[in-house]
Amino acid sequence: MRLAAARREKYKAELRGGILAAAREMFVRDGYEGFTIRKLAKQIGFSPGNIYLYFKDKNEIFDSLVDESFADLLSALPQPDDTKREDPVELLRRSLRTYVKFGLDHSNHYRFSFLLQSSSQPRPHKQRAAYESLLRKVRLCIDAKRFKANDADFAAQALWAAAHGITSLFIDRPRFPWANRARLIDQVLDSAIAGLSR
Amino acid sequence: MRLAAARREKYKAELRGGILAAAREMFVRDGYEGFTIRKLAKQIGFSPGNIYLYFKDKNEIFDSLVDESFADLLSALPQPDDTKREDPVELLRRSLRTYVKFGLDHSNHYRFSFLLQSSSQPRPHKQRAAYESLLRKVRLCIDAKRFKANDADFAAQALWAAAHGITSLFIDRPRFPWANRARLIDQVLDSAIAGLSR
Amino acid sequence: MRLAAARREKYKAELRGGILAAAREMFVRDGYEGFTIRKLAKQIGFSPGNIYLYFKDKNEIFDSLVDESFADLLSALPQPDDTKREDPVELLRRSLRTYVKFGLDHSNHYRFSFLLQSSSQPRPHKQRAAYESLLRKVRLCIDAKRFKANDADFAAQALWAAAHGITSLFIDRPRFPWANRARLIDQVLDSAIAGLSR
Amino acid sequence: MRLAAARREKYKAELRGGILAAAREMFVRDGYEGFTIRKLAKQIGFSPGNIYLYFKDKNEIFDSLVDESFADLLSALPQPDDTKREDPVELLRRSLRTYVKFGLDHSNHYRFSFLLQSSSQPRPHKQRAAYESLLRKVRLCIDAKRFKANDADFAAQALWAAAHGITSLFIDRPRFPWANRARLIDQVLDSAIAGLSR
DNA sequence: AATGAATGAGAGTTCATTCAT
DNA sequence: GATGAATGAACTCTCATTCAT
Repeated sequence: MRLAAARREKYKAELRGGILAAAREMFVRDGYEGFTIRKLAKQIGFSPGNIYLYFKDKNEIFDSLVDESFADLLSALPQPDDTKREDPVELLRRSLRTYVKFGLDHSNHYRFSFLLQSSSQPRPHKQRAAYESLLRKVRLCIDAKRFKANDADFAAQALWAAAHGITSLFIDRPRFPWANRARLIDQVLDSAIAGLSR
Repeated sequence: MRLAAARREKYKAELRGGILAAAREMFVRDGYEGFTIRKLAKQIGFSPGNIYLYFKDKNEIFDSLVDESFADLLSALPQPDDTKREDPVELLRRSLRTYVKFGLDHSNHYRFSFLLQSSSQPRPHKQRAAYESLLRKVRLCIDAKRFKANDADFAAQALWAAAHGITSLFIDRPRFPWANRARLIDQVLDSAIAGLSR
Repeated sequence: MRLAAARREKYKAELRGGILAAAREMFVRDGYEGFTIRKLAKQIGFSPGNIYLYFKDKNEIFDSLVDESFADLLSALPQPDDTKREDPVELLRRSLRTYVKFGLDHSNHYRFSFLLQSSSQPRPHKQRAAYESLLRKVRLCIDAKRFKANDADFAAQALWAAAHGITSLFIDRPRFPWANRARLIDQVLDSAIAGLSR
Repeated sequence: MRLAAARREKYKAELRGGILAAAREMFVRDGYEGFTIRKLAKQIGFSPGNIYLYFKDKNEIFDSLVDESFADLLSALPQPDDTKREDPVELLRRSLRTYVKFGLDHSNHYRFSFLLQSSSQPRPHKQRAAYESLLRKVRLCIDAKRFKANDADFAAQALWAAAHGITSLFIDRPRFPWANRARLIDQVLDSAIAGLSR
């Protein structure tokens, strides 16, 4: 009995995951409003009503995806604990590159985290965690006297702008004839860091 | 007859402009899907069917707004002709500031130009004109040996990333506790330029 | 132009009336929840959406019917002005008979007025007008020293109970083997009046 | 085996009773259409499908409740056997008061017996038993020459109308500013009886 | 005996679009 | 040129009911 229940739990969790995976594709392809429960159900071979056994409503699906994306982004970012021996500016550079790479490798995640707009309330508290992670690393640079300014928020926001700029352009305009992307990323991030350094 | 026809043409063009102005507000306020022809018609005191005398369908309205926005952006940007005496790097800096300022002052235009996603195909040829304008100014810097690299596209794209990053963050996250915005803009743009300069 | 507009107005009002008539049947047959916009539309040969050009939503249809029914009931009741020469007790008796007869002759109206329950808020202010009409006539009897009690509300409520009892039983149980209905009505109303008289 | 079977029967009957009790609450609170098998199952901690082991469908639940309510009403009414020494008119008065009191004290039962409308066919044979009980007591009055008329049905129906009128008004309009309810009941019932008496 | 996943039908409602007037 | 009635398709969501487990 226990076993059967556990197996069922697992099966259900897998289905939930499958639904979310399909939903992610469709949200990105069609936008928040263009996504419909019916298309989702058809896509995964369910009846529309069945979706509601797994999610309360359309918004809960969207929110689950946003949460998932932020969790993945956060866990991809280098943790400050790693840093003990590392030069703080290099840690920062590595973090920003990771951020951009994550965005490009998981563009759907990045869209959910920063680009897609739901009609429901935005969820700024999620973005804050990613921002805080950046902020901590900036503080290390300031503490090590490697940055000109003292204002960690100012510096973090300047860096975020650079990282977000290059990431979102690459994601939103995949057909634009970009120059070498890897070099561009380095150019943008390095310039932003250099502009803050002593 | 000719005269009457001309007057009618003019009247029609005015009406078209009025429809577009109202539509712009609504698209930005409600998003692409939240915008409805009925609400638009009500707003301007027309009957729903009447809209179709001026626009083929909802998408044509959207596309017209995108075109209009790009035209406005382009005409706001400093023309290369202005530049004869100006230091090319300063002209570039001024252009990028203008770009960002235009985005913030006319965030609806910027949204239509670079942020909103319609369900129709994107219209990359419009963006290209804005990019070309930037490219021309970058070439002036390269020709004047003020930039390290020779690759104008590479440099222009790095600068665009910086300018787009700060502009889009400000527009999309108006409630984020930004540090001093004017200084942030300068920091981001100046770093991007410095990173390219000899 | 004026003429065409007026004709259209009239046509629209007629359609509204037709919709209401069909809706009344269906509400009575199926109850509030059993009534559906779609069935209504099918019944009158419209598309479902078209109903919404005439009524905001299902509730507005229901409320319109309730209002209509109360208006009809009120206008059927004898007005106190009629009374100048009439014996007040006879006026009262005549009013109560009219009330019952109206209920039986227009049982759908009576259902909407007093029996059907909508899921929305009830509309007691409508019933109050009918009650007030009864109250005025009771006061005439009291003023003329024809009733034992002074409490007009008490007397009116006792009379209402009798009239409502016989009306609602006849309407709700049409197949019950009632004795002679006309005599029953008189028996019930006369007893209620006699029970209050000196 | 027999024993186990009997115990199981008993268990099943208890569960049935528990389901009905919860269902009664919900039918009265939410109306016939507002009642859903899912809410019922949740309320009693069962799975929706499980309900169908005890009841064929939603309608059978409703019908069972109606039956139950009529049985309770009937057993609350004074039995003719009680009467031997009592004045028949007083027995009748007592019965009618009991009827009204039962309705007010168990308004859910009364609703099921006489007010709620299911989408299924009504069940007139149940009402008949309550009516027969009244009829028997009326006959006693007629036999004792206490009533003017000979027609027991006629008299019983007039009395039922009065009793039903006051009961249903009190139940359906609990917020109406009724005069003293106990006195109103007596007034209505006494008048109805007096109107039949010699 | 009991579960709960699944379905198919249907609810109210809104929309872009068409077309007779 | 302009209207507004009308449509048909789509939407989210809920329900009674079934059935494999």
